[in-house]
Amino acid sequence: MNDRATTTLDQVARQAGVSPSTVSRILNGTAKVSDAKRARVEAAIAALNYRPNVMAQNLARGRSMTVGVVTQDIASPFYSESLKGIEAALADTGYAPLFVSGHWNEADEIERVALLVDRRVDGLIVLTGMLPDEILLETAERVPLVVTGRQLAAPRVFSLDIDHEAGAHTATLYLIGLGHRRIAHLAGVQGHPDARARLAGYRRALDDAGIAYDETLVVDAQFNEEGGVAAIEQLLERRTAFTAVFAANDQSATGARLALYRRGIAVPEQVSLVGFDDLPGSLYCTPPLTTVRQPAYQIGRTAALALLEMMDGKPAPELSLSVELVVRESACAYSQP
Amino acid sequence: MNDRATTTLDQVARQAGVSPSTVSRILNGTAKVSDAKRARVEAAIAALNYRPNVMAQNLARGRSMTVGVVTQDIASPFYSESLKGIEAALADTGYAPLFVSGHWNEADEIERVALLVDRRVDGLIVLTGMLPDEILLETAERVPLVVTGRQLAAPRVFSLDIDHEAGAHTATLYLIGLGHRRIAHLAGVQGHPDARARLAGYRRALDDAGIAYDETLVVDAQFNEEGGVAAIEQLLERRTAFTAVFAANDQSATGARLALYRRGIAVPEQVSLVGFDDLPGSLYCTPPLTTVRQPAYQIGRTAALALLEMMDGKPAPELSLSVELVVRESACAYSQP
DNA sequence: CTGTTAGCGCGTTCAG
DNA sequence: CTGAACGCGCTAACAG
Repeated sequence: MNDRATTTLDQVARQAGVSPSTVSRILNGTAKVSDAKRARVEAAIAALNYRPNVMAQNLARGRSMTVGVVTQDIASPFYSESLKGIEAALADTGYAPLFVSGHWNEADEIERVALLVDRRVDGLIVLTGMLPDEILLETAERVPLVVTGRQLAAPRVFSLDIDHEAGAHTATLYLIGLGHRRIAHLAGVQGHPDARARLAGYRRALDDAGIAYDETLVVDAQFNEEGGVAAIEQLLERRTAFTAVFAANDQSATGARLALYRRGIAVPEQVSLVGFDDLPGSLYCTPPLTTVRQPAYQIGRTAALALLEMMDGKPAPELSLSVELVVRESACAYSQP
Repeated sequence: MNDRATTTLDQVARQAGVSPSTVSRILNGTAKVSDAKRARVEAAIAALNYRPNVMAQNLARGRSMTVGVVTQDIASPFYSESLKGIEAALADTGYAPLFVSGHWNEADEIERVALLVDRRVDGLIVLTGMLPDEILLETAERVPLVVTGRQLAAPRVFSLDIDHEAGAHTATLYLIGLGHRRIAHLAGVQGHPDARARLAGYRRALDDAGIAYDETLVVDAQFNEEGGVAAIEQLLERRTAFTAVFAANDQSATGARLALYRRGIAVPEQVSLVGFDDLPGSLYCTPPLTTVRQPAYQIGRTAALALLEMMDGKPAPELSLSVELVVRESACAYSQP
């Protein structure tokens, strides 16, 4: 069946003339072993090129040494950064991440979570997504859980969210400070919690500045480049004047930038543009995009670190990450035409 | 220790009043079972909300139902697409991918591969990377292997490469056809096989057109945005005239585009730009980037499909993927200044 | 310090 | 068609 030579712990024990438990002990440092036997065992291990079977260890220990991570799209420029942070935090801990994608689809996510639970992951990280809180709470009964992008208060849960409203408020206020009064907003997907929060921040900034909210300046947009293109086209068709655009995320900002380019509208000379997220690529847009930085890598790293604590039986730690405006070149002072 | 209720197969058997093997049988469809017992077992499964312990199944079956995937950077826009293809091909096959990053570092990769082998992955996919062929061949003795970005002829190995030389040749010829004669080349990383092949394609195109190779037009560049910026600056310092740039990958092309923007050099009016890869974002550059499309998603998908075949005991399939030039807006006909 | 004895939870003969 | 017995490879008491 399996033609690949695979040495077992028993074989090592036999070769070294000791019992299997002794081998196990020196492998895990579980107990003191005489130097003589230790040497013999180590020699045997080397000679046989023995490597423990992790699956068997897992079964015996009742732990899989894996943590499940449900992201929405493994190729998303934003979430990938978080995955990277998770990967880094888990490196050399013995835990391996199991990444699965939920595709912003509740049914998919439920299935993936089940898959991970069946594989007996020792912990779970859910990056945003569409799962209802109840399912998450239910899942937390079976395994330590970390969720991002939402607040969830429960015993074995650590939730990690940033203040999208404040970020949007800052961005909009920045544009206002630059002299803009007609600020369009690409509002993301209807009903998405992040979108809702960012819109709220936008509105509050307008309020603060005594600028009336004009709904013809606000348009929904998918959270991707295509959505940005479509949104700008829609805005242009409406023939509402605007001198700045605040996009609910960098990908739609990038799409917006292209749509403006296509119409021969210069950024930032004619229209200022601000995004949200600060994707790695946003620094290399032309012009480099001014945006609200969301620490995606840190989010992932922090999530993983918190999960490690929880898997260790410790309580979920406290902390908060903040967003900040990164001023680059896609927005400038409004100048009378 | 473990406070989470976990039902076992034995409990289901007891509850249904049958033997564990019967439960196992109906779980795996291994043999015919009387409808009466089947119904009882299914009821018990539902009542107890039983889910098989995958770790235990794996140990018993001798298969982990996982495939290892070593990528270089989990957040790389190029490789992420391949991961996505792998994920899609593996969906609903029962196999779960285990993604690890090698960071373009031989030592890291060796360690990661060992980690995957220890976890008893049933198959392995290595996306490019720095591993010497010997190590790969050695690994292939233990597990079915698929490698991309290189040619490796061996029994249990499937290698999948695209013709970088041809792609670069096509791109360069395209620029020549547009009337360009002074075509700079951002040559990627010294010694990288892809970089070498792409440079060769560039040179062959020049030869074909009877244009002398001018080494002052060629400059090394990291395969990222920063590398593109640096390369353009270096080129500009050399004060060699050029009317077009062929970058060895899209990320460096994007960096180049920004560097040109900074110097007030218009793309494509003053300098034409062509990249390589066709990253998802390249469609949304301003201007949209003309580039050589490398089917990253397909590569991943094909790799996974081939691996599935091999894990099934079938021989490695044959096939080849091709590159194609995607003409967009970053390059145009050369016009006398 | 060390060997022996039991499992971990399930798949798979092997007899019935 | 079904159950009993054994084994996957390793860890974890339990005696010595």
